[in-house]
Amino acid sequence: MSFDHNKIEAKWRKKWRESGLYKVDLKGAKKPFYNLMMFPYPSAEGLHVGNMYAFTGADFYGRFQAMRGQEVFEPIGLDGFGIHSENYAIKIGAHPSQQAKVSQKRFYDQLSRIGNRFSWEQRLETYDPEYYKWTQWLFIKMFEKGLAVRKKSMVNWCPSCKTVLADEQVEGGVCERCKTPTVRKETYQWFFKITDYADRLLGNIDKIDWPQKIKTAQRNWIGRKEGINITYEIKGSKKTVTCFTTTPVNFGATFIVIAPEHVLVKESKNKKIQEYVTKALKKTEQQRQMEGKEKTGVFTGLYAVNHVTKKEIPIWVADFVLKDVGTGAVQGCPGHDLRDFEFAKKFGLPITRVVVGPDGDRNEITRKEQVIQSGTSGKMVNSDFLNGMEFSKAMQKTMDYFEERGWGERVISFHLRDWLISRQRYWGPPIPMIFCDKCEWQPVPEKDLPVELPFVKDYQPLGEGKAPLEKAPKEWLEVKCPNCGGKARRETDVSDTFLDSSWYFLRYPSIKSNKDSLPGTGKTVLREKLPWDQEVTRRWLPVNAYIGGAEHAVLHLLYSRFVWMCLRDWGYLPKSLGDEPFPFLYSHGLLIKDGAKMSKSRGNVVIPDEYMEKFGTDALRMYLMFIGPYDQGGDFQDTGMMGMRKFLDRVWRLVIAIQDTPGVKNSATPGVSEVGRFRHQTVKRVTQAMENLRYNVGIAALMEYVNFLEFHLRLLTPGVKNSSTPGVVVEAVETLVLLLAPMAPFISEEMWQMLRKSEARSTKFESVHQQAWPTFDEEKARADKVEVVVQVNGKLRARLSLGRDEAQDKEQVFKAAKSEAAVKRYLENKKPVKEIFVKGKLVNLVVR
RNA sequence: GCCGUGGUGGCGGAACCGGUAGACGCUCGAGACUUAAAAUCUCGUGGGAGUAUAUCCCGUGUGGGUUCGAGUCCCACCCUCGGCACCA
Repeated sequence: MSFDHNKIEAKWRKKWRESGLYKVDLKGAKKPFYNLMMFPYPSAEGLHVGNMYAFTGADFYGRFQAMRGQEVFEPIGLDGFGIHSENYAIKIGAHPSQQAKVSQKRFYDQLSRIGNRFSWEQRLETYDPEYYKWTQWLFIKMFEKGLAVRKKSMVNWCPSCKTVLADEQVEGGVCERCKTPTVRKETYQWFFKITDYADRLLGNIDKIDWPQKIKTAQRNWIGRKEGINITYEIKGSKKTVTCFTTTPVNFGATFIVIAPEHVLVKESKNKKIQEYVTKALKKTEQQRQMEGKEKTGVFTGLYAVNHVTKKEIPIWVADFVLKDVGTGAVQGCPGHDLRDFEFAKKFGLPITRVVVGPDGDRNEITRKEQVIQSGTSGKMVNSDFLNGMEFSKAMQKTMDYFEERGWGERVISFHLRDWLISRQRYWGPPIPMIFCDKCEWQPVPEKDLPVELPFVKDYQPLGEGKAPLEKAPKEWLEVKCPNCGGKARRETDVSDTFLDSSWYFLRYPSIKSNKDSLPGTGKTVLREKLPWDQEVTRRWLPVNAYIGGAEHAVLHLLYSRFVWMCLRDWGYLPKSLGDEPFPFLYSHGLLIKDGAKMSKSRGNVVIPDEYMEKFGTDALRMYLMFIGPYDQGGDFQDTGMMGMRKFLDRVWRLVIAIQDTPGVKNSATPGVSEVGRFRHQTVKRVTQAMENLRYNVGIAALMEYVNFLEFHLRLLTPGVKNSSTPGVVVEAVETLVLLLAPMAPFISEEMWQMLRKSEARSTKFESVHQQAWPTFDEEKARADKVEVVVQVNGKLRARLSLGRDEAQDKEQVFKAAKSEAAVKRYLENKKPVKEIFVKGKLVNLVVR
């Protein structure tokens, strides 16, 4: 006997929608719980099972919270404005604005079937002008506060995407999206000065409840380092060169290396140097890294003077020194840095030892194995005032020494760089800036927002740093200067996709809260000057639970934190909301297929639709969460899913059975019994599992419970002695349905209504999802009889079944233990040495 | 290289504070029901010795250690996955 999941799902989907079950009172909620999941970027095949995995886990949590009395707001939307969606449109030869409509429909159709308690009233799409109007507003605020700046800088350029990229979007020298090696390019671009917030972004990490993994990734990315900038005078010149360092190895510094982009190099007229620099700059980042093992470089002909050794040291140019790290110049200490060592070896530069490592080697350094690098313990040598000091402790003294003499100053260096916002692409929000020859860059006045993206038929990226919007109609491009009214021109770059998603969670609760329709026009007007309603925001933010993938560890999650801090500092968000948008973040693992990551190229992408059709959405949801711990992901297999469907069938039969069994119905004599105890135990286990998002163990607990109830119900037939009353069984099955409700929302609703109907309690629709989560009593969950384990010398020899109180009594337990035949055997001719007793659990007899 | 995960049967995975390793599920095997199949139900399923549901030995990546007792704690190492990376 089975159930017709398609029929049941359709029925309840309709009923829930009609009754407004998942509507939330955004303005009046007393116990608001903002349950947020990272929104997807829609593409080709629509929703794949990986998306569903993420959403299902988040929904288990949301539904659980709802049954615990929280008013849960679980919104959904689409992040479809950006390179990803544009590239897909190019691939299939469509226009992104058209493709967006197609993808949107497909995605929302699928999303409405996965059983999540979405608040459909508040959905948003980042390409909706109503939304990106405010993305542009955010840009303008950044500009007004001096955090959006246009500056000439060496940036990453993707030759395939034909746009510049933020550092976070380049992974190992290749473009995050298309995997093309990126090159360095010096151009004018818009940046957000996220570095101004580096200290806070780093410091707050200690205060948030996030996975260790993500916190570490952010810490590393921000990369705070304390060190000193040492300024060297250049011999025979008024110029200087400043090197950043974090290690106390100045006595071993025998040369200086500057990056190819360094100012000193630009000024050089030397042909050989210029040749080298030109070649170095043309390399892709990947080439530069790959060739890194083989050092290259050119001597500049210049010398600096080492402050402490007083020796003249040569200045070289080499591409292993990066312009953006520290000052773009380093003091080379070949004895204690592997890169410097390789460089010195290749070009015959002197090597001095200033640290003796744990191996005690004091000889001249000639092999790379002898190079003692920072992080290793060691003692300073050949270093005058530092001699004998521990390597790791000598830096403070070195910095004091240099600062006292005016040779350098302490600095804090960050790995984090400013967020490059502009993209030379089409599908994104136009950057709302206007350039006037007289007044320079002026923001578009707020009343003129949004700057709508004009239709450009031939929207493909142009390359050469030119944006497709250069081809926009003249009426769009040429505007009056907002300041002087003179001739001016719009910015043609659009903003980064990650700007769209950096604030979307602020918008959700306020959709439909702060706008009214203009009668007859269908257009909306905003009542407020902000993208959100302050009252609603105060009620719903920060986000209570944010659930998503770990791939956004240093992208979206860092940008969002930054934007939140800015908005709060400027007073657009109430101070009382705290310094962080996501105090609790949970990152789920990756769902794989046949041991490999799902990807189009492998052809192993699983589309959930057919599984929902065949086994039911409930079975798929539960199977996904049963595969393994939610934070670790798992391998998707068809056989396991069949097992889950069978489990639901068994639950179904159980509900049918208690209605058919005589004497079970309408009896309500609750009492302590084996069934009652098991019920309390199960509620406890499932509750704890749900609280900690340990869904796989929660489901396992339910399975055990069902096994037990089936067994028990079989005993509950006339003439067979049993330990419980029928009423207890009814209660036990009702509890089962309640515990199952967040996991399998459709079938649980169907079963709940069956149980209610049979009891004729109410004619009004009361969803199972509105019921209170069952509670448990620690005392009632405890068993009467406990098993006490008997060990001899730590090895298990016997098990005793004792009464609860009896097992607490040391004397009684030992008496029982020693009379066990299996134990006696080991005590003969042996001398007892020690007796260990763990109350109610275990004894250990130590003999010799 | 650095940082962070994780390593448990044929497989996915359980195991609270150091106290019964392998819950739950899949797979597989045997049986019941059936004309038959499917479905369902029952039993078994870490390895080894053993006629045995007797009993014993070995078992949580490897090698040491702490402890009456270690999957769990400590030290060293190996491997997987993820992040960062010529970061000065």
